[in-house]
Amino acid sequence: MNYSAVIDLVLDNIKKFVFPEEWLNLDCTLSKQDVFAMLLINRHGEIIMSRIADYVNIPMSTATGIIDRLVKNGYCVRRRSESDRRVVVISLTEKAKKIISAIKSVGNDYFEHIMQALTPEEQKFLSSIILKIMGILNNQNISLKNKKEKGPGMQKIKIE
Amino acid sequence: MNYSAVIDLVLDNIKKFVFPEEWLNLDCTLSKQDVFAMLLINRHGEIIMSRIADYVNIPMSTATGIIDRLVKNGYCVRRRSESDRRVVVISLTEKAKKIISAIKSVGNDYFEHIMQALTPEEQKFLSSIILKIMGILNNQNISLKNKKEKGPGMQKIKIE
DNA sequence: GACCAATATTTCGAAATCAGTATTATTCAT
DNA sequence: ATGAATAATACTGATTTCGAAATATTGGTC
Repeated sequence: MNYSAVIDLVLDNIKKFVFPEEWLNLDCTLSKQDVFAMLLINRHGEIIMSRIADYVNIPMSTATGIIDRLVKNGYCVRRRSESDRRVVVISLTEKAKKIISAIKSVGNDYFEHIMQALTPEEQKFLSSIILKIMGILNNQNISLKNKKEKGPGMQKIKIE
Repeated sequence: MNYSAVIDLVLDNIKKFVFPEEWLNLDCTLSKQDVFAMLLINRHGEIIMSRIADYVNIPMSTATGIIDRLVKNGYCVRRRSESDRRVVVISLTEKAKKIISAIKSVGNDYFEHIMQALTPEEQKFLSSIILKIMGILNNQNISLKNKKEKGPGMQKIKIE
């Protein structure tokens, strides 16, 4: 299997991939961005604005907008850090945690559905392959290109 | 490996996943949506508006906007189908084909980079696992949820 | 053929989203 | 104290998105 074949497969089946996410958003007024941000917050328990912007690779101002919306709709709360009062710490409300939990549950159903169809041997390989790929992406800093690494929390400000 | 672990892995490494796409867009004025639409058109050679909207799961009016942009920038052309003059057929220009080719080339580099790190056995398993998963997503119409399927998906439209 | 429902797409606002710049508040080093 | 650096928000104009209405075409029916 070559790369082209993979791309074609993905393109042909894109709807199947996207569907779960689509379905989840029907109930509530959450966009994909919102859901992703909530997953990120959930993953870290608490997280600061800069880190959100950094993870998702968006400007701080956009991150502010996303969190604004989530706060307005009661999905998360802002809190000033006590050690550094410039820092704003974001955390999820119970309401959001319930939704995340539901989302993960549906995702888990899909996951199980797929895993069950694989043989134990395939399951074992898949696990190790995924871990290996993650490792590659993490450690070997893609030698193909030099990514313009902007430091964590760096904000583009013209200095004259 | 359970679902939660996979989600966490993805969240922790999301930037690595997104990065290649980011890099590709630096050269030109193409958004992700644009690139995806072009890949879709490229995959089908020619494709009609409805199908684009359907694949990406966006309203037709949005699809119109995307194609407007692509046409304006010389990446694709509109053409009325002669068999059904309501239908608009989209195809790529040479300029777009060159870009798609470049994008695929970079993607292929990444792909090779990862594949090389896998053992032949792992490579073999990965291929079959991917195919199997695609098959599952395709055939077994997710029994988990009743997707509010508008219309039985495919609609036969003769093009010319 | 005339009429009408269905289909494919575009047009048209209104709302959202975004990225860049400026601003505010705070910290840190000297 | 002072100023540079940092974290976040406010503001702004430009772009994107999307639902509803409009346009054009087809196919069926009388």
